[in-house]
Amino acid sequence: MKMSGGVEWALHCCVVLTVSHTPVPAAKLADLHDVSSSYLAKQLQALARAGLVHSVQGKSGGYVLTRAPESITLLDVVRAVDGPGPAFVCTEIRQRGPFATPADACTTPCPVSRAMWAAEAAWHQALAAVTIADLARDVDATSGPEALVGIQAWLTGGA
Amino acid sequence: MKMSGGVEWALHCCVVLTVSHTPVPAAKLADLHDVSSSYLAKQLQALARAGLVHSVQGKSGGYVLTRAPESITLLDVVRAVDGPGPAFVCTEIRQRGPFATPADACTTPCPVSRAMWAAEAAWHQALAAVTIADLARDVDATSGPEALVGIQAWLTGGA
DNA sequence: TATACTCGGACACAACGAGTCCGAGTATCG
DNA sequence: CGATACTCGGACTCGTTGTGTCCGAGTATA
Repeated sequence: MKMSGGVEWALHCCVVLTVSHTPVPAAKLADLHDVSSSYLAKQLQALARAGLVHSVQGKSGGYVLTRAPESITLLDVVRAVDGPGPAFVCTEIRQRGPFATPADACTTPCPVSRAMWAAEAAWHQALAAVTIADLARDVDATSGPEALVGIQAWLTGGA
Repeated sequence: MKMSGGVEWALHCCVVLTVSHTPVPAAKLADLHDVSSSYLAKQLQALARAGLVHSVQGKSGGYVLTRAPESITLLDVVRAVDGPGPAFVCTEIRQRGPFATPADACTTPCPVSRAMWAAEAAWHQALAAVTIADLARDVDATSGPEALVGIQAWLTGGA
């Protein structure tokens, strides 16, 4: 049970993008977090594919959030970067072996998959309850408001 | 985000083990589910390491549940087979780059990891709320009580 | 005491994630 | 209007983790 490490990068990038209404290139985000720009590009591409950020090309291009930070949940980012598929996959083990239950009797998922999916639903619900705006607010509260405005100045200004 | 496929096997095995108070060899469990006995052995070893099942060697050996099914939660099985580590790992990205927050200011986890851990806690809580006994009860309700007693007879009797 | 059956850990193989690279496309500047 | 420089996008390679298998150590049985 291991989540893609790129999720952390993507979340931090989304928080940073809240302070800039102009496109921010991937290289700048990579420098800001001191991570590989080539690999970070992959995560940003995933966000773009999911429609969370909009990518503009050209000389002053980069990435911008498509929606308001209040309407982007952590679940959106996680599913975009880490894949939308469920963590637990039921292989219908009950339909195999000498005591296999006939296929026509399997109208409902088996009890184990029901329980696992319920737990996963709780996880999803907790993720969907938090938005990028909430995270930005928390950063302001813990690191002080000067942190994000400093980043904003560094993003818009030169290197 | 992908969970080890062996978790499903382990859960089904635990449910089956509730009907037998005598050791059941791994080969029999593998035949019952029509899966590789060699690989299933690995999952059962993980359960044994975690103290959920007790392994007895010798001619009439096998695996038995160590505790009552009511006191074995799904979380126990998942953590035993899939690993106890958290799915989201915080690499302290905030301490890197030009705007790195000083290490002595990082007494509390960063907002992103807090949110991710909260979601993971919800997932754990949902898993801990369900026990193996609950699953066995559900199987009785859906597949009828004759299913488990038939399996019990097959387990205790010859092949 | 010999035996047959069990678990346990050590050993290959495959798939996914991590990380890197170069080409296509566009806004800028001369 | 054209050349340029900067951007994203996808294709490629490598390492790690999970998947699957095998044989040896140990014990209750006959």
